[in-house]
Amino acid sequence: MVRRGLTRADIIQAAIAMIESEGLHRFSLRELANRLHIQAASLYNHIRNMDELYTEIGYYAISELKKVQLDAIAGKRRAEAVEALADAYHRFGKERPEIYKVILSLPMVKNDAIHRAGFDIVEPIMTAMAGYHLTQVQMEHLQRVFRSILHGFIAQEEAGCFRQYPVDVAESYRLAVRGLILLLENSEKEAQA
Amino acid sequence: MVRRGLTRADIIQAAIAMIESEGLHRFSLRELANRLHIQAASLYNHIRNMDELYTEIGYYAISELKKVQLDAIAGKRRAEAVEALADAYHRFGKERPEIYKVILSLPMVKNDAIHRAGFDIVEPIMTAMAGYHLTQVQMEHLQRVFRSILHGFIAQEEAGCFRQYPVDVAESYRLAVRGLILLLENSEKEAQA
DNA sequence: CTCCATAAACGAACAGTGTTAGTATATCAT
DNA sequence: ATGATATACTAACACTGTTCGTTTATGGAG
Repeated sequence: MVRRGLTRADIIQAAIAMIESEGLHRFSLRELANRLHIQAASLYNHIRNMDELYTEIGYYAISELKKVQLDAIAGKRRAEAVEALADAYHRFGKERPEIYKVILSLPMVKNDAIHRAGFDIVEPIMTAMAGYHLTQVQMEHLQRVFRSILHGFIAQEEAGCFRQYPVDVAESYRLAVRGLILLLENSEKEAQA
Repeated sequence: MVRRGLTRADIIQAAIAMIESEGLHRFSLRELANRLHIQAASLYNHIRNMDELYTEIGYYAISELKKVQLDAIAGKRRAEAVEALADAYHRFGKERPEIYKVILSLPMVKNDAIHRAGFDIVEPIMTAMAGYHLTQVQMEHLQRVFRSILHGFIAQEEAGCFRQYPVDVAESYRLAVRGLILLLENSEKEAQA
């Protein structure tokens, strides 16, 4: 019954480490407690329940994703910025698949909590589009299209849904991003008309 | 100990009904067994395990989705076919969200089993694109872009990720589909060059 | 320096999950 | 009528998240 001096942050950090190394589907509070040399029940002194912990991990994941996106588009404009953003997003999804999955399954858990973090997802995209001459409403729509393409592609690639044909997946992605850029340019023309 | 005369098909059908009415996250073998007036263990006389049942439900879901897509594009070509397909896909996702979720989470469960069904997902899309003058390789790439947009949009809408701005979601979707059509036309020009 | 409130640990238990093993029996074909 | 098979059962196991009541180490106040 030794005091371990664990903090809430320690637990969240350990949970993230466990998810990244063992995979999201193998995560459990008991195993997390084991790693911290603690009983599962003791976790509840620091967190309300699993959903709360999950949401906390989601915040971390979103802030990490935001970081790499903002880094990627720094100093870039228009098509170059869009490509850099898409690239960073794709890299994040491939390099940290388990953490990315947390983002995906997050909204189901807590729709309200995610609303705040939602703008962290939107912000890099809005910044990347800033170089185009678009209205605010156009950007609000296009932001959704942007996210749909990036997320949709990565989710299916990660799930192994692109194995019907042997053609290069990276090239498919470039094509998807090109579609996005075409749409941005097209919308720009409409805005000027 | 009365013989109920249940078949494998009965169980799959009951599982689908339960998922559609109660939601995927509330599905459990015990509750399924209750509805069939059977003990949970008895289910194992008909199915190997839960994953197998899940995969079976996935096959059903994919065939249903394929059906509405093929119906939608019948007699249509090019942009009209693409829009009809996107519409049918979107409607399916909204009208049968729980069944659609099964498709989403299916590949994680069994990558091999889904490979066969994968072509059922691809087929309507390839058919819709048939009116464009594209090479086989182009279509194989574009098919991925197609799926990414449709899936990405619906997944995020369903998860409530589009609530940052009040702009009409249906219009965002039309914009996404327009991007797709732009890309198809653009690819067509490149193929002719 | 002592005392006490609080925070952080514990063990035990509960209800739920999927799953397996062994057993009984109703039904169907011989 | 008999025997094999398919279908049901009960009981149990190893997990899951979670709650309860209890203990105890620690930090701050008197």
